[in-house]
Amino acid sequence: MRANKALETALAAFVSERGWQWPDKTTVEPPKDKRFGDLATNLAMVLAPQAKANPRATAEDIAAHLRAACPDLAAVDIAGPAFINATFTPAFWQKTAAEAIEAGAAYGRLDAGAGKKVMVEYVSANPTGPLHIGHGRGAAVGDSLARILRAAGYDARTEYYLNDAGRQMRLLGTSVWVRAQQALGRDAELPEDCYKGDYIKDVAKIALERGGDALPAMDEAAAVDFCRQVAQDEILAGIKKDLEDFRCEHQVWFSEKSLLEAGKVEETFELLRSQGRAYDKDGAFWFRSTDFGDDKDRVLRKSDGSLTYFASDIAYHDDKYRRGFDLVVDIWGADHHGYVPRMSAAVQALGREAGDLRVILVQLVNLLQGGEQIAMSTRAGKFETLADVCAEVGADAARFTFLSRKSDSHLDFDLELVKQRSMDNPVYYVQYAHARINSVFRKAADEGVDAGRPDAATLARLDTEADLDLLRHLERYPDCVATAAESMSPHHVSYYLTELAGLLHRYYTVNQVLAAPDADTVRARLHLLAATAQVIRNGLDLLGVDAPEAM
RNA sequence: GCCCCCGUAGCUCAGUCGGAUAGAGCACAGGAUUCCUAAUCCUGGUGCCGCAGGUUCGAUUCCUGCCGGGGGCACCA
Repeated sequence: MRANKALETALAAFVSERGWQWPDKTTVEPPKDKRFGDLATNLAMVLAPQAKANPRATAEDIAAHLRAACPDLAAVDIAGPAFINATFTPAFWQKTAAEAIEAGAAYGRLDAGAGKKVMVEYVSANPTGPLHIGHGRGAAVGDSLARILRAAGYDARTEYYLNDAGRQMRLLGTSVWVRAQQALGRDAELPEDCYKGDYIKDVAKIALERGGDALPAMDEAAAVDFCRQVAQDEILAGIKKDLEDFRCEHQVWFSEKSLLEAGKVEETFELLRSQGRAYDKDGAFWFRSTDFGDDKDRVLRKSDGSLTYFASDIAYHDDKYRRGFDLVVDIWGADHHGYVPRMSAAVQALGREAGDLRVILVQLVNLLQGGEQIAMSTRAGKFETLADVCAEVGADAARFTFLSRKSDSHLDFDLELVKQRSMDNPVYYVQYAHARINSVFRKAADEGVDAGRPDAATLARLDTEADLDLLRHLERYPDCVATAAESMSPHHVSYYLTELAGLLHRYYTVNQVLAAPDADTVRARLHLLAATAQVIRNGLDLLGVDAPEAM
C-alpha cells in the first residue's frame, strides 16, 4: 500500500492539475520528529518559483487538495517554512500487517531492478593461502549485496575470479617444493618473496604423500609445477569450505588460466590496439588508460613477455559484458582503490559506460581482543583466519558485525564483543526479538489460540501508539530494501532490523499478547507479531543471518 | 608531492536526493520480572557535526582551502 506512493500520487495530481512541473528536489519522507506526522513533503517550498506565490499559500492549496483526494489521510498540517505534514489513518497502517503476512517471504521484494543482469564478483582472493578476516568482510558484503539486489528485482549472479595463472602461483609452487625438500632432509632455502606460513608445510606433506617416490626424483621445474597444483587444489578446497561455512555462495568460479588458454587476452589486446587504445613502447605493450582519465598509461605485457594481472582482468571484464551482464559490481579491498581508475578506463575502452562498473571498496578490519589489537602479520596468529574467527564467534555474529558498518569505513572487530550478548553486538538483539515472538506462538498453540485471518475488523484493535509505531516501521521495510540496493549498502538493513527489534522489545514489555483484554485484541496482536517476525526473517535473510525460533 | 576514504556525544558509529529542536547503542546512575524468554524494558544529559570561507530562503549534507587519521601512488597482485 506504500504510504509514500499514495501521497506522491495525490501530490502529483495536484501539480499537474495546476499545469506545473513536478520539481526534482521534491522530497516525500518520514520526518525526524514524529510530531510532524507520518510523512512530510517540501513540495510547497520547491514549487515556489512556479507558483509565484507565498509557499504557505501554496501549502494551503495542496493541503486542501489532499484532504479531499486522499481518504487514507487522517490529517494534513502545515508547519515550519511550509512543510506539509500528512498523517495516515490507523486503518491504513493496519493493512500493513495483513500485507506482510500474506506476502510472507516476498514482503519487501521489489521490481526496481526490472530483471537487469548484475554480476557481483567478490572475494577472488589468490588461492595462495587461507582466507583471513579481511576477506571475510568482503565475503559478507558481496554475498549480502547479491541477496539484496535479488530482493530488489535484479537478476544478480555471483562469481569468484580465480587467479590460477601467473607469478603468485609459481611462487606458491616454489614455496611448497622448498618445504617438501626440507622435509626430505635436503638443504633448501626459502627465497625472500616466497610464502612463509606454516600451512605451506602442511601442503608440502600432502604433496610428498601424493607424489610418492616420483616427486623427489623430479627435476626442479616439474617438481615445482607438481607442488603448485597440489597446493592450489588443497588451498582452494579450504577456501571453498570456509566460504560455504560462512554461507557465501559463488555460482561460478572463473579461472584466469582458462581465459589465457582460450586466447581471450590476446583478443582483447587486438581489440584495444585496433581502436588505438593500446601501443608498444620500451619493449612493453601499453593500454592508453589516460584517454579515460587515468593518471598514467598502464602496462599489459611486460618487456620480459609476461602479462600483468591487469591484462587478464580486462579480458575477464570484457567476458562478463559479453555474457550479457548489464552491470558489473566488483568488491575489492580498499587497498586496491588505486586500481579503480584504470579498470574504469578499461571498461570504457571496451565500449561500456563508466557506470556499468561499480566498485565497492571494503575497508580493512581491525582485529581486537578485549580492546587490544591483535597483530595481523604474516605469522599464523590464532584468530587470523576467517575459519578461526567463525569458529570462535559464529557465522551469524561475524556476518552481522561485518554488515553493521558502511563498507568504506574502518571496522573494529573485537572478538570479545562479538561473542558478547549485549547491545554492543546487535545480532542477538535482533535474533532474540524473533525468538521471543516464536515463543508467544508456541504458547498460543499450547493454549489452542488460533489467530485466524488478518481481516480489517480484527486489525482495527491495533490502535495504540505502540501498535502504530511498529506498523509504520514494518511499512518502511520495502524502502529499506530499495535504499540498500540503490546505494549498494547492506548496513542499511542491519540498522533497520536493530530498530525494528527495539520496537518489538518495547512492545512486548508493555503489551501482553495472549493475556490481552479480549479475544479480538489477542488475535490482532498475534497478527502484528507474525508480521514483525516475517520482516525480521526477510531482513536477516538479506544479511545471511539465521532467524532462530528459540534461543 | 599527487590521488582516494574517514573526521558527528566520553567510546563505537548511523544520518541515498540540502530541510523543522542532529540520532542509536555502549559506558555511567537509578528503577522494572508472582505475567507470553530480563539475551528485555523504563528514566536520567551530553554535541563549535575537525577548522575557515563560499553557494542559498535554509548546510552535518554541496564547492574551495586548511588541519588530523588511514590507505594508495610498479613493466606486483
